[in-house]
Amino acid sequence: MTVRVRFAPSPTGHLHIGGVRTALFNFLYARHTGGKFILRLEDTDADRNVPGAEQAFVDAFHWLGLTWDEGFDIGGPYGPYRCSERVAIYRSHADQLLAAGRAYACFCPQSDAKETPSEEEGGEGPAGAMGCSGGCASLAADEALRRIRAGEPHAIRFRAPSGPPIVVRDIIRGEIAFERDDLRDFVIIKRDGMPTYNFQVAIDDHLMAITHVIRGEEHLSNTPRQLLVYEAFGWQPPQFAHLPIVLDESRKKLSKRDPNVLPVSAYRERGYVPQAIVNFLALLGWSPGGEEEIFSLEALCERFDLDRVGRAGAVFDLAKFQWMANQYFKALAPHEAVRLIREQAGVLGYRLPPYADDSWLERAVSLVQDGLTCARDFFSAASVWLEPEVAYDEEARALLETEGAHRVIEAYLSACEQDPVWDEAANRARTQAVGRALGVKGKDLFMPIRAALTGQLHGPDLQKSMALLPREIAMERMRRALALSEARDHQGR
RNA sequence: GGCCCCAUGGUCAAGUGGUUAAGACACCACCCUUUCACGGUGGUAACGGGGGUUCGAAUCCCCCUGGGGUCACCA
Repeated sequence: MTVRVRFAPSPTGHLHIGGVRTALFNFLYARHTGGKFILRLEDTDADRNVPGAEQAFVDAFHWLGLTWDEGFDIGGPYGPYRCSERVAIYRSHADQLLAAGRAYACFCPQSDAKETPSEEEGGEGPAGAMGCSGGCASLAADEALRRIRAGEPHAIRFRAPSGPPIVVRDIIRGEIAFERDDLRDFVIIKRDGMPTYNFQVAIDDHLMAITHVIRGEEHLSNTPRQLLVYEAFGWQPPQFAHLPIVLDESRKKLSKRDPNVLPVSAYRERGYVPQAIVNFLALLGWSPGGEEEIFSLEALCERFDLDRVGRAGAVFDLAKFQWMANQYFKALAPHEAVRLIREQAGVLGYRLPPYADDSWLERAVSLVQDGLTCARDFFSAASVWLEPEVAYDEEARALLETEGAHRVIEAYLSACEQDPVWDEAANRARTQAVGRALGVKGKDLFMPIRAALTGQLHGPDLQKSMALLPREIAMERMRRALALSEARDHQGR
Protein backbone atom coordinates (compact mmCIF):
# COMPACT_ATOMS: atom_id res chain seq x y z
CA MET A 1 0.00 0.00 0.00
CA THR A 2 1.47 3.31 -0.94
CA VAL A 3 1.70 5.99 1.66
CA ARG A 4 -0.69 8.91 1.38
CA VAL A 5 -0.25 11.83 3.74
CA ARG A 6 -1.79 15.25 3.82
CA PHE A 7 -1.34 18.71 5.21
CA ALA A 8 -4.69 20.33 5.84
CA PRO A 9 -4.48 23.94 6.92
CA SER A 10 -7.42 26.17 7.46
CA PRO A 11 -7.18 29.47 5.62
CA THR A 12 -7.64 31.59 8.71
CA GLY A 13 -4.45 33.55 8.46
CA HIS A 14 -0.88 33.40 7.34
CA LEU A 15 1.14 30.24 7.27
CA HIS A 16 3.19 30.10 10.42
CA ILE A 17 6.33 28.23 11.27
CA GLY A 18 4.58 25.46 13.19
CA GLY A 19 2.39 24.75 10.20
CA VAL A 20 5.36 24.64 7.91
CA ARG A 21 7.05 22.16 10.19
CA THR A 22 4.00 19.89 10.09
CA ALA A 23 3.73 20.22 6.33
CA LEU A 24 7.42 19.54 5.96
CA PHE A 25 7.30 16.35 7.99
CA ASN A 26 4.39 15.12 5.91
CA PHE A 27 6.20 16.01 2.73
CA LEU A 28 9.43 14.35 3.83
CA TYR A 29 7.63 11.22 4.85
CA ALA A 30 5.84 11.01 1.52
CA ARG A 31 9.02 11.53 -0.43
CA HIS A 32 10.97 9.14 1.72
CA THR A 33 8.48 6.38 1.22
CA GLY A 34 7.64 7.14 -2.37
CA GLY A 35 4.12 8.07 -1.35
CA LYS A 36 1.78 10.93 -2.12
CA PHE A 37 1.59 14.28 -0.44
CA ILE A 38 -1.78 15.97 -0.50
CA LEU A 39 -2.81 19.52 0.26
CA ARG A 40 -6.33 19.90 1.52
CA LEU A 41 -7.99 23.12 2.56
CA GLU A 42 -10.11 22.96 5.68
CA ASP A 43 -12.26 25.99 5.12
CA THR A 44 -15.47 24.97 6.85
CA ASP A 45 -15.55 27.98 9.11
CA ALA A 46 -16.70 30.61 6.69
CA ASP A 47 -16.50 33.36 9.28
CA ARG A 48 -12.84 32.90 9.84
CA ASN A 49 -11.66 32.35 6.33
CA VAL A 50 -9.23 34.99 5.22
CA PRO A 51 -9.26 35.88 1.55
CA GLY A 52 -5.94 35.27 -0.13
CA ALA A 53 -4.80 32.84 2.52
CA GLU A 54 -4.99 29.84 0.25
CA GLN A 55 -2.85 31.45 -2.42
CA ALA A 56 -0.39 32.42 0.29
CA PHE A 57 -0.04 28.74 1.25
CA VAL A 58 0.66 27.76 -2.29
CA ASP A 59 3.21 30.53 -2.75
CA ALA A 60 4.94 29.74 0.50
CA PHE A 61 5.29 26.05 -0.25
CA HIS A 62 6.55 26.71 -3.73
CA TRP A 63 9.11 29.07 -2.31
CA LEU A 64 10.23 26.49 0.25
CA GLY A 65 10.61 23.90 -2.45
CA LEU A 66 7.86 21.59 -1.24
CA THR A 67 5.78 19.92 -3.90
CA TRP A 68 2.53 18.05 -3.66
CA ASP A 69 0.78 15.47 -5.76
CA GLU A 70 -2.84 16.35 -5.17
CA GLY A 71 -4.30 19.48 -3.78
CA PHE A 72 -6.90 22.19 -3.76
CA ASP A 73 -4.97 24.09 -6.39
CA ILE A 74 -4.13 21.23 -8.75
CA GLY A 75 -6.92 18.78 -8.09
CA GLY A 76 -6.47 15.05 -8.16
CA PRO A 77 -8.38 11.77 -8.17
CA TYR A 78 -9.86 12.24 -4.69
CA GLY A 79 -11.19 15.76 -5.04
CA PRO A 80 -12.50 18.17 -4.37
CA TYR A 81 -9.77 19.13 -1.92
CA ARG A 82 -11.54 22.14 -0.50
CA CYS A 83 -13.78 21.10 2.36
CA SER A 84 -16.31 23.80 1.64
CA GLU A 85 -16.95 21.99 -1.63
CA ARG A 86 -17.57 18.72 0.12
CA VAL A 87 -20.47 19.65 2.38
CA ALA A 88 -22.85 17.33 0.56
CA ILE A 89 -20.54 14.46 1.41
CA TYR A 90 -20.53 15.33 5.10
CA ARG A 91 -24.30 15.76 5.04
CA SER A 92 -24.95 12.39 3.54
CA HIS A 93 -22.63 10.72 5.99
CA ALA A 94 -24.37 12.47 8.83
CA ASP A 95 -27.67 11.26 7.45
CA GLN A 96 -26.42 7.71 7.50
CA LEU A 97 -25.53 8.08 11.12
CA LEU A 98 -28.88 9.67 11.83
CA ALA A 99 -30.70 6.83 10.13
CA ALA A 100 -28.70 4.30 12.09
CA GLY A 101 -29.44 6.05 15.33
CA ARG A 102 -25.78 6.80 15.89
CA ALA A 103 -26.45 10.49 15.76
CA TYR A 104 -29.36 12.69 16.67
CA ALA A 105 -30.66 16.15 16.10
CA CYS A 106 -30.03 18.55 18.94
CA PHE A 107 -32.37 21.51 19.24
CA CYS A 108 -30.77 23.08 22.25
CA PRO A 109 -29.80 26.69 21.95
CA GLN A 110 -26.21 27.03 20.92
CA SER A 111 -24.22 26.61 24.06
CA ASP A 112 -22.52 29.75 25.12
CA ALA A 113 -20.76 27.79 27.79
CA LYS A 114 -17.56 27.68 25.85
CA GLU A 115 -15.65 29.01 28.80
CA THR A 116 -13.49 26.65 30.75
CA PRO A 117 -14.83 25.79 34.18
CA SER A 118 -14.54 28.93 36.22
CA GLU A 119 -11.34 28.83 38.22
CA GLU A 120 -12.84 31.01 40.88
CA GLU A 121 -15.55 28.63 41.89
CA GLY A 122 -13.07 25.94 42.69
CA GLY A 123 -14.01 24.14 39.52
CA GLU A 124 -17.17 22.15 39.36
CA GLY A 125 -15.76 20.18 36.50
CA PRO A 126 -16.59 20.73 32.87
CA ALA A 127 -20.09 22.13 33.08
CA GLY A 128 -22.71 21.17 30.54
CA ALA A 129 -20.44 22.56 27.89
CA MET A 130 -20.13 19.19 26.28
CA GLY A 131 -22.88 16.94 25.22
CA CYS A 132 -26.52 17.78 25.01
CA SER A 133 -28.09 18.63 28.31
CA GLY A 134 -31.57 19.25 26.96
CA GLY A 135 -32.56 15.65 26.49
CA CYS A 136 -32.44 15.71 22.70
CA ALA A 137 -30.61 12.41 22.80
CA SER A 138 -33.73 10.64 23.96
CA LEU A 139 -36.20 12.41 21.72
CA ALA A 140 -38.39 10.04 19.74
CA ALA A 141 -37.28 9.76 16.15
CA ASP A 142 -40.59 10.91 14.66
CA GLU A 143 -40.78 13.82 17.05
CA ALA A 144 -37.30 14.92 16.03
CA LEU A 145 -38.20 14.52 12.39
CA ARG A 146 -41.31 16.64 12.85
CA ARG A 147 -39.33 19.48 14.40
CA ILE A 148 -36.70 19.28 11.68
CA ARG A 149 -39.40 19.47 9.02
CA ALA A 150 -40.87 22.41 10.83
CA GLY A 151 -37.63 24.17 10.18
CA GLU A 152 -36.44 24.28 13.74
CA PRO A 153 -32.73 25.07 13.88
CA HIS A 154 -30.67 22.16 15.06
CA ALA A 155 -27.24 20.68 15.15
CA ILE A 156 -26.44 17.01 14.75
CA ARG A 157 -24.68 15.25 17.53
CA PHE A 158 -22.78 12.03 17.47
CA ARG A 159 -24.07 9.54 19.99
CA ALA A 160 -20.98 8.41 21.83
CA PRO A 161 -21.61 4.83 22.85
CA SER A 162 -20.25 3.40 26.03
CA GLY A 163 -17.80 0.60 25.90
CA PRO A 164 -14.16 -0.20 26.42
CA PRO A 165 -11.57 2.58 26.26
CA ILE A 166 -10.64 3.94 22.88
CA VAL A 167 -7.04 3.31 22.05
CA VAL A 168 -5.09 5.63 19.80
CA ARG A 169 -2.19 3.81 18.25
CA ASP A 170 0.43 6.42 17.63
CA ILE A 171 3.62 5.71 15.74
CA ILE A 172 5.53 8.17 17.86
CA ARG A 173 3.91 7.69 21.25
CA GLY A 174 2.63 4.17 21.35
CA GLU A 175 -0.84 3.31 22.57
CA ILE A 176 -2.88 5.92 24.35
CA ALA A 177 -6.16 4.98 25.98
CA PHE A 178 -9.12 7.29 26.49
CA GLU A 179 -12.20 6.51 28.52
CA ARG A 180 -15.35 6.83 26.48
CA ASP A 181 -17.15 8.43 29.37
CA ASP A 182 -14.93 11.43 29.00
CA LEU A 183 -16.05 11.99 25.45
CA ARG A 184 -19.80 12.63 25.50
CA ASP A 185 -21.97 13.44 22.54
CA PHE A 186 -20.23 15.90 20.27
CA VAL A 187 -21.58 17.96 17.42
CA ILE A 188 -20.78 16.69 13.95
CA ILE A 189 -22.91 19.07 11.92
CA LYS A 190 -23.30 22.64 13.07
CA ARG A 191 -26.61 24.38 12.84
CA ASP A 192 -25.36 26.19 9.78
CA GLY A 193 -25.01 22.85 8.06
CA MET A 194 -21.25 22.78 8.12
CA PRO A 195 -19.41 19.83 9.60
CA THR A 196 -17.22 20.18 12.65
CA TYR A 197 -13.56 19.37 12.41
CA ASN A 198 -13.72 16.02 14.15
CA PHE A 199 -16.31 14.76 11.72
CA GLN A 200 -14.98 16.31 8.57
CA VAL A 201 -11.41 15.27 9.10
CA ALA A 202 -12.29 11.63 9.65
CA ILE A 203 -14.47 11.47 6.57
CA ASP A 204 -11.99 13.24 4.35
CA ASP A 205 -9.03 11.27 5.53
CA HIS A 206 -10.92 8.08 4.87
CA LEU A 207 -12.33 9.09 1.52
CA MET A 208 -8.97 10.42 0.40
CA ALA A 209 -7.38 7.14 1.42
CA ILE A 210 -4.95 8.81 3.78
CA THR A 211 -2.71 6.17 5.31
CA HIS A 212 -0.83 8.27 7.84
CA VAL A 213 -2.11 11.26 9.72
CA ILE A 214 0.94 13.27 10.72
CA ARG A 215 0.02 16.35 12.68
CA GLY A 216 0.79 18.37 15.79
CA GLU A 217 0.37 16.98 19.25
CA GLU A 218 -2.40 19.45 20.00
CA HIS A 219 -4.64 17.15 18.00
CA LEU A 220 -3.99 14.14 20.16
CA SER A 221 -6.90 14.62 22.51
CA ASN A 222 -9.29 14.97 19.57
CA THR A 223 -8.23 11.75 18.04
CA PRO A 224 -10.56 9.48 20.04
CA ARG A 225 -13.56 11.39 18.72
CA GLN A 226 -12.37 10.82 15.20
CA LEU A 227 -11.80 7.19 15.98
CA LEU A 228 -15.42 7.01 17.06
CA VAL A 229 -16.44 8.24 13.63
CA TYR A 230 -14.31 5.59 11.97
CA GLU A 231 -15.88 3.03 14.23
CA ALA A 232 -19.41 4.14 13.45
CA PHE A 233 -18.82 3.71 9.74
CA GLY A 234 -16.86 0.52 10.17
CA TRP A 235 -13.79 2.08 8.61
CA GLN A 236 -10.20 1.16 9.19
CA PRO A 237 -8.52 4.22 10.72
CA PRO A 238 -5.23 5.50 9.35
CA GLN A 239 -2.04 5.41 11.34
CA PHE A 240 -1.40 8.40 13.53
CA ALA A 241 1.80 10.23 14.28
CA HIS A 242 1.50 13.18 16.63
CA LEU A 243 4.46 15.47 16.34
CA PRO A 244 5.95 17.28 19.33
CA ILE A 245 4.72 20.81 19.61
CA VAL A 246 6.88 23.75 18.59
CA LEU A 247 7.29 26.03 21.57
CA ASP A 248 8.29 29.63 22.03
CA GLU A 249 10.99 30.76 24.45
CA SER A 250 8.62 30.56 27.36
CA ARG A 251 7.77 26.99 26.42
CA LYS A 252 4.27 27.76 25.25
CA LYS A 253 2.81 26.59 22.01
CA LEU A 254 4.13 28.85 19.30
CA SER A 255 1.62 31.56 18.67
CA LYS A 256 0.83 32.98 15.30
CA ARG A 257 1.67 36.34 16.69
CA ASP A 258 4.98 35.50 18.30
CA PRO A 259 7.18 38.56 17.79
CA ASN A 260 10.29 36.48 17.23
CA VAL A 261 8.87 33.99 14.83
CA LEU A 262 7.67 35.49 11.61
CA PRO A 263 5.13 34.21 9.14
CA VAL A 264 6.83 32.43 6.29
CA SER A 265 6.04 35.23 3.91
CA ALA A 266 8.04 37.59 6.09
CA TYR A 267 11.14 35.46 5.79
CA ARG A 268 10.72 35.47 2.09
CA GLU A 269 10.24 39.22 2.07
CA ARG A 270 13.47 39.71 3.94
CA GLY A 271 15.46 37.64 1.54
CA TYR A 272 16.23 34.56 3.56
CA VAL A 273 17.37 31.43 1.78
CA PRO A 274 14.35 29.11 1.95
CA GLN A 275 16.44 25.99 2.39
CA ALA A 276 17.67 27.40 5.70
CA ILE A 277 14.14 27.37 7.04
CA VAL A 278 13.52 23.87 5.79
CA ASN A 279 16.76 22.61 7.26
CA PHE A 280 16.18 24.27 10.60
CA LEU A 281 12.61 23.05 10.89
CA ALA A 282 13.53 19.51 9.93
CA LEU A 283 15.80 19.41 12.95
CA LEU A 284 13.05 20.59 15.27
CA GLY A 285 11.63 17.38 16.63
CA TRP A 286 13.54 15.07 14.38
CA SER A 287 17.14 14.04 14.48
CA PRO A 288 19.15 12.36 11.78
CA GLY A 289 21.30 10.74 14.43
CA GLY A 290 24.70 11.65 13.10
CA GLU A 291 26.69 14.80 13.64
CA GLU A 292 25.89 16.65 10.46
CA GLU A 293 23.32 19.39 10.61
CA ILE A 294 23.28 20.82 7.12
CA PHE A 295 21.04 18.90 4.76
CA SER A 296 19.64 19.64 1.37
CA LEU A 297 15.97 18.93 0.79
CA GLU A 298 16.95 15.84 -1.16
CA ALA A 299 19.13 14.58 1.67
CA LEU A 300 16.29 15.16 4.11
CA CYS A 301 13.88 13.22 1.93
CA GLU A 302 16.29 10.37 1.86
CA ARG A 303 16.98 10.26 5.57
CA PHE A 304 13.77 11.32 7.19
CA ASP A 305 11.66 8.78 8.95
CA LEU A 306 9.09 8.78 11.70
CA ASP A 307 11.10 6.51 13.94
CA ARG A 308 13.53 9.30 14.75
CA VAL A 309 10.93 11.88 15.63
CA GLY A 310 11.02 12.87 19.29
CA ARG A 311 8.23 13.20 21.79
CA ALA A 312 9.13 16.27 23.80
CA GLY A 313 8.15 19.75 22.72
CA ALA A 314 10.88 21.67 20.94
CA VAL A 315 11.66 25.32 21.48
CA PHE A 316 12.17 27.44 18.41
CA ASP A 317 15.58 28.88 19.18
CA LEU A 318 16.05 32.12 17.36
CA ALA A 319 19.81 32.18 17.78
CA LYS A 320 20.22 28.81 16.21
CA PHE A 321 17.85 29.72 13.43
CA GLN A 322 19.96 32.75 12.59
CA TRP A 323 23.04 30.64 12.61
CA MET A 324 21.38 28.31 10.14
CA ALA A 325 20.18 31.19 7.99
CA ASN A 326 23.72 32.51 7.93
CA GLN A 327 25.12 29.12 6.92
CA TYR A 328 22.97 29.23 3.83
CA PHE A 329 23.31 32.88 3.04
CA LYS A 330 27.05 32.91 3.10
CA ALA A 331 27.16 29.83 0.90
CA LEU A 332 25.30 31.68 -1.84
CA ALA A 333 27.13 32.25 -5.12
CA PRO A 334 27.90 35.98 -5.48
CA HIS A 335 25.47 36.49 -8.33
CA GLU A 336 22.75 34.76 -6.34
CA ALA A 337 23.36 36.98 -3.37
CA VAL A 338 23.25 40.00 -5.65
CA ARG A 339 19.97 38.85 -7.10
CA LEU A 340 18.45 38.63 -3.63
CA ILE A 341 19.86 41.99 -2.70
CA ARG A 342 18.42 43.70 -5.75
CA GLU A 343 15.11 42.06 -5.03
CA GLN A 344 15.37 43.29 -1.48
CA ALA A 345 16.12 46.82 -2.59
CA GLY A 346 12.85 46.61 -4.49
CA VAL A 347 10.96 45.38 -1.44
CA LEU A 348 12.41 48.13 0.70
CA GLY A 349 11.98 50.77 -1.97
CA TYR A 350 15.66 51.48 -1.51
CA ARG A 351 17.49 53.36 -4.23
CA LEU A 352 20.91 51.91 -4.74
CA PRO A 353 23.58 54.49 -5.58
CA PRO A 354 24.45 54.87 -9.26
CA TYR A 355 27.86 53.23 -8.89
CA ALA A 356 26.24 50.05 -7.51
CA ASP A 357 26.30 47.93 -10.63
CA ASP A 358 26.37 44.14 -10.49
CA SER A 359 30.10 43.82 -10.23
CA TRP A 360 30.24 46.48 -7.53
CA LEU A 361 27.50 44.68 -5.64
CA GLU A 362 29.30 41.39 -5.94
CA ARG A 363 32.42 42.91 -4.47
CA ALA A 364 30.42 44.55 -1.73
CA VAL A 365 28.54 41.41 -0.75
CA SER A 366 31.63 39.31 -0.75
CA LEU A 367 33.07 41.57 1.94
CA VAL A 368 30.16 41.14 4.30
CA GLN A 369 28.45 37.96 3.19
CA ASP A 370 29.99 35.88 5.97
CA GLY A 371 27.96 37.76 8.50
CA LEU A 372 24.60 38.01 6.78
CA THR A 373 21.53 35.98 7.58
CA CYS A 374 19.35 37.43 4.83
CA ALA A 375 19.41 39.95 2.03
CA ARG A 376 17.94 42.64 4.22
CA ASP A 377 20.98 42.46 6.49
CA PHE A 378 23.10 43.66 3.60
CA PHE A 379 21.69 47.12 3.76
CA SER A 380 22.88 47.73 7.27
CA ALA A 381 26.13 45.84 6.82
CA ALA A 382 26.97 47.83 3.70
CA SER A 383 25.56 51.18 4.69
CA VAL A 384 28.96 52.85 4.76
CA TRP A 385 29.29 52.22 1.03
CA LEU A 386 25.66 52.76 0.20
CA GLU A 387 24.81 55.90 2.11
CA PRO A 388 26.22 59.26 1.05
CA GLU A 389 26.66 60.38 4.63
CA VAL A 390 28.90 58.81 7.23
CA ALA A 391 27.84 58.67 10.81
CA TYR A 392 30.92 58.85 13.03
CA ASP A 393 30.45 56.77 16.12
CA GLU A 394 31.94 57.75 19.43
CA GLU A 395 35.10 55.69 19.15
CA ALA A 396 35.81 56.97 15.69
CA ARG A 397 35.22 60.53 16.72
CA ALA A 398 37.57 60.19 19.65
CA LEU A 399 40.27 58.80 17.43
CA LEU A 400 39.83 61.43 14.76
CA GLU A 401 40.30 64.13 17.32
CA THR A 402 43.83 63.02 18.07
CA GLU A 403 46.67 64.84 16.46
CA GLY A 404 48.20 61.70 15.04
CA ALA A 405 45.01 60.86 13.21
CA HIS A 406 44.74 64.35 11.88
CA ARG A 407 48.23 64.18 10.39
CA VAL A 408 47.65 60.83 8.73
CA ILE A 409 44.42 61.91 7.11
CA GLU A 410 45.84 65.20 5.99
CA ALA A 411 48.73 63.41 4.35
CA TYR A 412 46.51 60.78 2.82
CA LEU A 413 44.14 63.35 1.42
CA SER A 414 46.86 65.36 -0.20
CA ALA A 415 48.31 62.17 -1.68
CA CYS A 416 44.92 61.51 -3.18
CA GLU A 417 44.71 64.95 -4.63
CA GLN A 418 47.96 64.38 -6.50
CA ASP A 419 47.04 60.97 -7.84
CA PRO A 420 43.70 60.28 -9.50
CA VAL A 421 44.13 56.51 -9.59
CA TRP A 422 41.65 54.97 -7.19
CA ASP A 423 41.63 51.25 -6.77
CA GLU A 424 42.64 48.71 -4.21
CA ALA A 425 46.27 48.46 -5.28
CA ALA A 426 46.78 52.18 -5.63
CA ASN A 427 45.20 52.83 -2.27
CA ARG A 428 47.33 50.25 -0.66
CA ALA A 429 50.48 51.73 -2.10
CA ARG A 430 49.38 55.19 -1.09
CA THR A 431 48.73 54.08 2.46
CA GLN A 432 52.18 52.64 2.68
CA ALA A 433 53.77 55.77 1.22
CA VAL A 434 51.99 57.95 3.74
CA GLY A 435 53.09 55.67 6.52
CA ARG A 436 56.71 55.87 5.45
CA ALA A 437 56.61 59.63 5.07
CA LEU A 438 55.12 60.12 8.50
CA GLY A 439 56.97 57.34 10.22
CA VAL A 440 53.66 55.81 11.26
CA LYS A 441 52.57 52.23 10.85
CA GLY A 442 50.13 49.62 12.02
CA LYS A 443 47.04 50.69 13.83
CA ASP A 444 48.14 54.29 14.00
CA LEU A 445 48.23 54.36 10.25
CA PHE A 446 45.20 52.32 9.33
CA MET A 447 42.73 53.30 11.97
CA PRO A 448 42.53 57.00 11.21
CA ILE A 449 41.86 56.25 7.58
CA ARG A 450 39.26 53.68 8.45
CA ALA A 451 37.61 56.01 10.91
CA ALA A 452 37.55 58.89 8.46
CA LEU A 453 36.08 56.82 5.67
CA THR A 454 33.64 54.57 7.50
CA GLY A 455 32.96 56.35 10.76
CA GLN A 456 33.83 53.18 12.63
CA LEU A 457 36.88 51.47 14.02
CA HIS A 458 35.99 48.09 12.68
CA GLY A 459 34.82 46.60 9.44
CA PRO A 460 35.96 44.46 6.56
CA ASP A 461 39.35 44.72 4.89
CA LEU A 462 40.20 48.40 4.69
CA GLN A 463 41.66 48.54 1.19
CA LYS A 464 38.82 46.57 -0.35
CA SER A 465 36.33 48.57 1.60
CA MET A 466 37.89 51.83 0.52
CA ALA A 467 37.94 50.80 -3.11
CA LEU A 468 34.20 50.36 -2.99
CA LEU A 469 33.76 54.02 -2.24
CA PRO A 470 33.99 56.41 -5.16
CA ARG A 471 37.09 58.61 -4.94
CA GLU A 472 35.15 61.82 -4.58
CA ILE A 473 33.07 60.55 -1.73
CA ALA A 474 36.10 59.16 0.03
CA MET A 475 37.94 62.46 -0.26
CA GLU A 476 34.93 64.36 0.93
CA ARG A 477 34.78 62.15 4.00
CA MET A 478 38.42 62.80 4.75
CA ARG A 479 37.82 66.52 4.57
CA ARG A 480 34.94 66.18 6.90
CA ALA A 481 37.00 64.15 9.32
CA LEU A 482 39.66 66.86 9.31
CA ALA A 483 37.04 69.48 9.96
CA LEU A 484 35.87 67.44 12.88
CA SER A 485 39.22 67.53 14.62
CA GLU A 486 39.83 71.18 13.76
CA ALA A 487 36.54 72.17 15.22
CA ARG A 488 37.54 70.51 18.39
CA ASP A 489 40.90 72.25 18.38
CA HIS A 490 39.26 75.64 18.19
CA GLN A 491 36.90 74.78 20.93
CA GLY A 492 39.72 73.56 23.06
CA ARG A 493 41.54 76.90 22.91
C1' G B 1 -10.05 21.59 37.52
C1' G B 2 -10.92 16.68 34.21
C1' C B 3 -8.45 13.99 30.44
C1' C B 4 -3.90 13.41 27.75
C1' C B 5 1.31 14.11 26.47
C1' C B 6 6.25 15.11 27.91
C1' A B 7 11.00 15.34 31.07
C1' U B 8 19.46 14.50 29.12
C1' G B 9 23.46 21.29 29.71
C1' G B 10 20.20 27.98 28.65
C1' U B 11 18.31 25.83 23.50
C1' C B 12 18.18 21.71 19.62
C1' A B 13 19.66 16.95 20.65
C1' A B 14 22.66 11.63 20.47
C1' G B 15 22.11 7.80 23.77
C1' U B 16 17.78 2.51 23.77
C1' G B 17 21.04 -1.78 30.97
C1' G B 18 27.71 -1.43 31.54
C1' U B 19 29.92 5.34 27.57
C1' U B 20 35.29 9.61 30.27
C1' A B 21 26.97 10.94 28.87
C1' A B 22 28.24 12.58 21.64
C1' G B 23 27.50 16.78 18.48
C1' A B 24 25.30 21.68 17.24
C1' C B 25 23.57 26.81 18.77
C1' A B 26 24.52 30.32 22.55
C1' C B 27 28.29 31.80 26.15
C1' C B 28 33.64 32.39 27.83
C1' A B 29 39.02 32.15 26.72
C1' C B 30 42.92 31.83 23.36
C1' C B 31 44.78 31.79 18.17
C1' C B 32 44.32 33.96 13.26
C1' U B 33 43.32 39.16 11.69
C1' U B 34 46.96 46.21 11.71
C1' U B 35 40.11 46.37 13.36
C1' C B 36 35.37 43.66 13.06
C1' A B 37 33.31 39.37 11.19
C1' C B 38 34.48 34.44 9.38
C1' G B 39 37.52 30.51 10.75
C1' G B 40 40.49 27.40 14.25
C1' U B 41 41.51 25.48 19.28
C1' G B 42 39.97 24.87 24.12
C1' G B 43 36.50 25.61 28.14
C1' U B 44 31.95 26.33 31.47
C1' A B 45 27.37 23.62 31.44
C1' A B 46 22.83 18.06 31.74
C1' C B 47 20.42 12.80 32.98
C1' G B 48 14.11 17.10 37.99
C1' G B 49 13.24 14.22 42.93
C1' G B 50 12.09 9.65 45.57
C1' G B 51 11.30 4.63 45.60
C1' G B 52 11.89 -0.02 43.31
C1' U B 53 13.82 -4.14 39.38
C1' U B 54 19.00 -5.53 38.40
C1' C B 55 25.57 -7.59 39.72
C1' G B 56 24.86 -2.79 37.25
C1' A B 57 20.49 2.17 35.58
C1' A B 58 19.98 8.52 31.68
C1' U B 59 18.08 3.94 29.70
C1' C B 60 12.78 -0.73 32.70
C1' C B 61 8.43 -0.03 36.59
C1' C B 62 5.78 3.10 40.34
C1' C B 63 4.97 7.71 42.90
C1' C B 64 5.94 12.87 43.25
C1' U B 65 7.32 17.38 41.07
C1' G B 66 7.61 20.37 36.95
C1' G B 67 6.27 21.83 31.98
C1' G B 68 2.89 21.50 27.97
C1' G B 69 -1.59 20.28 25.21
C1' U B 70 -6.79 19.87 25.16
C1' C B 71 -11.56 20.29 27.07
C1' A B 72 -16.43 24.88 21.09
C1' C B 73 -22.18 24.35 16.86
C1' C B 74 -12.62 26.67 15.73
C1' A B 75 -9.56 23.98 12.95
